[in-house]
Amino acid sequence: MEYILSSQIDTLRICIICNAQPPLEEIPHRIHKGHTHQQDPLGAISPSFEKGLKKGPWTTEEDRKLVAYIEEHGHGSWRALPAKAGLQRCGKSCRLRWTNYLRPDIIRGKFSLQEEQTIIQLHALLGNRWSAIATHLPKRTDNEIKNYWNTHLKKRLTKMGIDPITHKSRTAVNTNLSHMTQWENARLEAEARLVSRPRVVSNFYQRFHYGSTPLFNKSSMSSRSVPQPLCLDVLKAWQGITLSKLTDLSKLETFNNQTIAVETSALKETKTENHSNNLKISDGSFNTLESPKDEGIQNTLEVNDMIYQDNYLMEAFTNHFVNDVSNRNLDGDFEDDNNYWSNILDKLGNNSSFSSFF
DNA sequence: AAGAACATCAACCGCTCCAAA
DNA sequence: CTTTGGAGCGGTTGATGTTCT
Repeated sequence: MEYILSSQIDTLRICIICNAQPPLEEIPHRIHKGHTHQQDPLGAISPSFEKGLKKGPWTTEEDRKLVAYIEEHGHGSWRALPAKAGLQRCGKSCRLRWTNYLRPDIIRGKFSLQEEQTIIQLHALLGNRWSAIATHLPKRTDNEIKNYWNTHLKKRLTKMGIDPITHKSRTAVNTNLSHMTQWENARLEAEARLVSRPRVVSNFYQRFHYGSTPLFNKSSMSSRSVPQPLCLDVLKAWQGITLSKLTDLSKLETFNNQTIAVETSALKETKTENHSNNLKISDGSFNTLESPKDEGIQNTLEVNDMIYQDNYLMEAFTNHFVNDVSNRNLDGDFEDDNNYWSNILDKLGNNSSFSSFF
């Protein structure tokens, strides 16, 4: 049984909403392949819930009730929802079921390489702040990202000899400081310098460290209905730099004792046709896997080498960024300079210490 | 063939945050 | 200012499928 696709989930949703009977094979009691039980094995009442509320997997009927109620009334108070919707569940369970599973604006199934790269980069930047990471993958839930990290990405990185916490190669000897220590030190240093300017400190800290913020990048606001936190701008800025710099390099390049493989377009075409060397394309746009077993091979080769080289450079970028910001005269800069980010990029591109990375 | 070990992911738990009273 | 309760977050659990021995 294959993974159930989002289209099948949509089918289920439609069936639920229309009170129609979905095809049995499409009832995703568990989205994961092979799970077939239709009855709730944990139907027993939990002793922790004095009111006799149910725990465990949701039934199709419960899903139908929840979706129907929210479609008609909105969720309102989650605590009050179960009684109104006729569910023997706590509000928390309803909220979780809706946000992680039934909500119409989420996609399920395999993560793309682009999504994986984004998760890894954001994790390097934000740590285990899954909800913050999820805001940059709008069709994925924090729970799904967290699970995917714990079950796939973390193990893969460990296999590659990269510490999934620090995002640093375990063999790296150029420093005793972990990635996060360096990052935190840089941030604290920046904050210390700014401590005499409470307003700016507050803005900087909220916008760059926490990612959720009362202030947003105005240039992004002009083109989107939903304002984006600035940490995403950092990521985008970084991706913009790396994409422009790494598109057509043809040989192995070294950086701080780490070696990366960068493929030419011609080489990519060759490898597309010939899988015998087990190397896959690094552009993240497609998947040439022929069997699940190939995935591990793919996932431990150049794709992630590239991602991690990317991350390593991003670390330098973020550290540089913090120092840059902390050295600026910040009064009004964040709020008034619409070209702030493009200026940063221009500046970094011309900065000798940073341009040497390329 | 059997069962132990591992992988996956939905769901739960406990905690924190924050707004309202 | 303090208390309270709702919402959300991150860590963890446990049921089930898959792979290994």
